[in-house]
Amino acid sequence: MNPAKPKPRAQLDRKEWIEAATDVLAAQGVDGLRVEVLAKSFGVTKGSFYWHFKDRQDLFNAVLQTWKEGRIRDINKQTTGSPGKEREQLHHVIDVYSANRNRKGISIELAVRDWARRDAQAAAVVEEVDTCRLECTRRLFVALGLSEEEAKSRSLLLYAYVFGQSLMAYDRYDSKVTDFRRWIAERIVAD
Amino acid sequence: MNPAKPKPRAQLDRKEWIEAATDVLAAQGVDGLRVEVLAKSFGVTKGSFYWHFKDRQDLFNAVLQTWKEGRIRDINKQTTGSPGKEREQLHHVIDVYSANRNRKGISIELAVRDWARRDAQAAAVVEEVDTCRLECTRRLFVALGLSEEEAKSRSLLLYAYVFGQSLMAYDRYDSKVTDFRRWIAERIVAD
DNA sequence: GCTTTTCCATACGGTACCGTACGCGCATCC
DNA sequence: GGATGCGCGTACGGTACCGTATGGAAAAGC
Repeated sequence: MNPAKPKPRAQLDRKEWIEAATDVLAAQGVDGLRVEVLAKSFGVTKGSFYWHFKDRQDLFNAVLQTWKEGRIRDINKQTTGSPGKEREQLHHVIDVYSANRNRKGISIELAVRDWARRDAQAAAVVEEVDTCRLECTRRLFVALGLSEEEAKSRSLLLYAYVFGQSLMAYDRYDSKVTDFRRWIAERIVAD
Repeated sequence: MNPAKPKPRAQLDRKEWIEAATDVLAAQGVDGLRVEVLAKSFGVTKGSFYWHFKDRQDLFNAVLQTWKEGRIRDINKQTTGSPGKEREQLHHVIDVYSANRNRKGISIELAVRDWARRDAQAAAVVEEVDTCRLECTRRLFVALGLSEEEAKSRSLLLYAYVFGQSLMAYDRYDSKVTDFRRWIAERIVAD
């Protein structure tokens, strides 16, 4: 009836394939990304897949591009346009990737980075995203009065800590992990 | 002639399979660890593999155990028995996993951690190793006069930074990356 | 010197994929 | 209301694996 509303779920388009593929990537890694399996999860056959994509690599590229654009959009949104709130923004960047929050985003992040260790395309995308993020936080630190050098050093520390923390298993290390994380965030941002 | 010296390389034993498997793990991840491929790299068939191992999972367990024992031995060696040299030892722990040094060790570390995200066995091993390492550095920080809380916080920061740094792509971020790393190490260890 | 054990090759059935060729229903457009 | 293209199913050949069964040569034991 409403021509603006597409049929409930009659057809698949590229976007849905990419979203589902990203979920699988997060859960199983690149090697788990199989077109026949993905198709089965939609209840269709791979005949559909090869209509929307040239081949498996085509899907890979699409997933990488989509991820890249999303990350760059996010980091820009989180770090611009709020003069005077630089410290809060830095803390927010850290919090977003803290364990138990944004589980899915973290999984995707780690899966892409592991992918990048063996694939040049993925490595190039990760490098772009890293460069962009480091530049964003560098600006925030500079706005707080730090030197260029220290701003860059702290940006590196911030992101290395954030990613590293999400691949460690320390839940049983101590019950006061939350306090430790607060202390660490202060050590990175403050002074 | 020398009966103590085993024949040059006539036979394979479990240890050699495990070593080769660890190399493949580092280079390709768990999913790249295929018994037929591994056998071919030795110039033998999988008939040999299934003599030394029950199945693929048996090899996985052996690789994990070997890795665990090696890491625990290393960290203990690096952090004990040198009173007065705690600061040097902490810096050494950071340096060992700094990029461009110990490339292979880093690759194994990352591969095992990615593995641990999807496999309970691997996750348990990583947790053991992490607990041990965090405990070792905690002792060093305490020996330097820090409180229990701060020692634990800094240990977390240290290892999260070390691992996180090795999965970032920032070589083109700035030519003075070495200086940044030095600054960061100081920020983690000193004060 | 004959047996036993060690270590590996060969051969096989089975599964899980990739990519292609082709066919078919259904909507759309003239 | 026939032609056209879209979205998917079916079917096929091919590859890369896993695990097992069995055989065989060469060394070790007695």
